[in-house]
Amino acid sequence: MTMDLSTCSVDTSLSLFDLNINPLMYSDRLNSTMNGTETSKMTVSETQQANVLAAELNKMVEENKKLSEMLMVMLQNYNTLRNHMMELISRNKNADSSNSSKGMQVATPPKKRKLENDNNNTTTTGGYAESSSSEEGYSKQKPNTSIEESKIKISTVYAKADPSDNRLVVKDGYQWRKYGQKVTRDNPSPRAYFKCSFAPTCLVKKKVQRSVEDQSVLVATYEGEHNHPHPSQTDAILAGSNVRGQPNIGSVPCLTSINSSGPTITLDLTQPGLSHHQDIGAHKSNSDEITKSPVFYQFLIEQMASNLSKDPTFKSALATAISGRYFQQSLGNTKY
DNA sequence: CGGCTTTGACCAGCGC
DNA sequence: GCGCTGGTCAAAGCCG
Repeated sequence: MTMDLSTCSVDTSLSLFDLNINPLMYSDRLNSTMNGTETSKMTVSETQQANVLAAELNKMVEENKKLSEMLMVMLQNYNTLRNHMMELISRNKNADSSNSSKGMQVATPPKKRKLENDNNNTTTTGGYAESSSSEEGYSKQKPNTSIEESKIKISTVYAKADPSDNRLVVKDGYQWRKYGQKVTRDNPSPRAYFKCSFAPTCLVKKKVQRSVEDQSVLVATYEGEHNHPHPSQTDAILAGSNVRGQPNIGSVPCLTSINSSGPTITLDLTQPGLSHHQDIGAHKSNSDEITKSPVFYQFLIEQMASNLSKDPTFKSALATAISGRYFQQSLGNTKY
């Protein structure tokens, strides 16, 4: 929780230098074209073409500006959510400390065998939350467990669900097979038990139960670590790309859309996958570390590339730029 | 027909 | 040892 996304130097600006295009080259050519220094060599159609190029260049600059603005808005939203999350965490900590200091155990019955959903490292992300209990947290539950067992990763995910929807389903992109359901003592709503069915060797389990406080919130507890890539990644690999439907790289939930004002990248913090940090990396327990991870950067880059590649204006601009580059080279060759 | 869900039965851990 | 509880198994049913 030490790193702010806003401090991340993710430069999303599409520099023409990055495209190996020298803007001066264009401006020089355009200026000389306008000044008529090359008019003797250029036909009317070439002048029109230059105008089109200039217009497209301006369009690209505008879209670049829009993208930067959208990113800024996204960062602002993220900061707002993060502040809200920190507030909730501090509230929880205060509540826990006050309860423990007073010796209150109203919500936790003394007979409880296992300390489930130990909300120690709980984080919330705008109506969506996760927690991750560390290895020692799990070893507390089973003091005599082996070292191997004590390394089982436990993470808890809170997902907003439709109260009218009785299914205990938390969509995280993985394939789960339900193998049991049980009504527990401390919660009137049943708890569903799931096993990862994507890979037979994957021993990851998931427990889903409605929150006692808020029935509209599903609490999913993940045990273990997937030993296979995310199904969507596999799909993308099999398909050769990630272009079908809404691209979902890894499990980082991201809805992408291209509207009239340009491509929009929307980090959907309400989707389960983001909090399921097992997917994102080495079990980071908060979104700060997620954003710190190289996977996140890779995801951002791939999303941008994906959106840009879908944008016809970008394609045409890129094609124009490349052809312009060749044109420039061919001019240089003819000069020497 | 294969995969998934449902659900009652069974097992193991824990406290008394 | 007994009862309580959480977790798992497996047969039956459902569904595309």
